[in-house]
Amino acid sequence: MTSKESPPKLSAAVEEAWIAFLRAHRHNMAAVEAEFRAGGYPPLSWYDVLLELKRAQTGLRAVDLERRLLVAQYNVSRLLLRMERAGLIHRTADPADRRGRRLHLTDRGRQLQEEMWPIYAPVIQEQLGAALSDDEARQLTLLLNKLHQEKPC
Amino acid sequence: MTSKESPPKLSAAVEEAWIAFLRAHRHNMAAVEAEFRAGGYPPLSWYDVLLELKRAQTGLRAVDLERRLLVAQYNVSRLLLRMERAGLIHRTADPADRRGRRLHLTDRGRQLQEEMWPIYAPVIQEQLGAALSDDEARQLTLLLNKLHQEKPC
DNA sequence: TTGAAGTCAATGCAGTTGCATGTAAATCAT
DNA sequence: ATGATTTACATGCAACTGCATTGACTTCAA
Repeated sequence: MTSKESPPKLSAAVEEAWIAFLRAHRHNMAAVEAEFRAGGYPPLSWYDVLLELKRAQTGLRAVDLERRLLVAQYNVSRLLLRMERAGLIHRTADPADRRGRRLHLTDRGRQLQEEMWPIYAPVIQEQLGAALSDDEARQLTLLLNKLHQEKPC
Repeated sequence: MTSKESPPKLSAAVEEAWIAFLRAHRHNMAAVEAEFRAGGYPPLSWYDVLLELKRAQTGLRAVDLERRLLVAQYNVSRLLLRMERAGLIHRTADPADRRGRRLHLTDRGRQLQEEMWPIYAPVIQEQLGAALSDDEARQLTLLLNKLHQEKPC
């Protein structure tokens, strides 16, 4: 999938953007995870699942989460196991495809999502909203979304 | 450090930028790590250390890495342990501060960095360089760098 | 149909990260 | 100079991730 990797040949602008990107991400994630931990809440990965399940009324499958969250299959599998053990989700047999199971939020899961959002949102605001105008945020979205568009062959 | 987290109140633009940011990062990191693994090389975190040590001729301390790489102290500590075991770095007593040790690249460490860059650079180019013009890359850098500036109190 | 190929999910094992805490040395306040 | 605080680093333990493989089921082709 990757080209032949011989001459590095990166423009300084690209390299700097890459560095800025990595640093910004680490900084932001540290802030988010710290807030969740400080409040005694589980990590962001759990929240992501809770939110996806909440949004999709229809019972999602693990493979749907995998694609939406860009998380590896085995990590989804085990994350769901832990969340089921914690009473946040439950899984029901899928009549249409007996390989997989449908995922559902429990009341406790739904409640947790609702508790975590008021922790999460202010961090987003602090980290991103406070630093950028809405216009800049839109610019950022546009630039970032260019990064994973399908390229023409 | 965080405000009082009561009303979420995020603009749609900010929320979308946040999502785009997280997705772009997962996408990019998956590509980078996949390339390193495919070549039989260690993960990006190892490369980061190798590069920092190469750039800083003077023996860095673990705490310097912690700050430059935004990695937690205990992770730096254990990453260095693993890299030392792998023969990539060595640590010498610091005459000026006997709590810590100075870090140095071994020949093997330096060689590994030089081998990994030709894997890494093309991924950066693919993920970021191919999608953005230099001008856009500079815009992105500016926007991202706003995210972790010290804010005026 | 039916057997090959593909898809959905789980798991053993090793590597890595997070949390809490510990130890030693430096620094600071008095 | 000396006890309290801070700084640098390490580590036990639990949680999480990555890799490779497996099992179960579905789909596709002939």
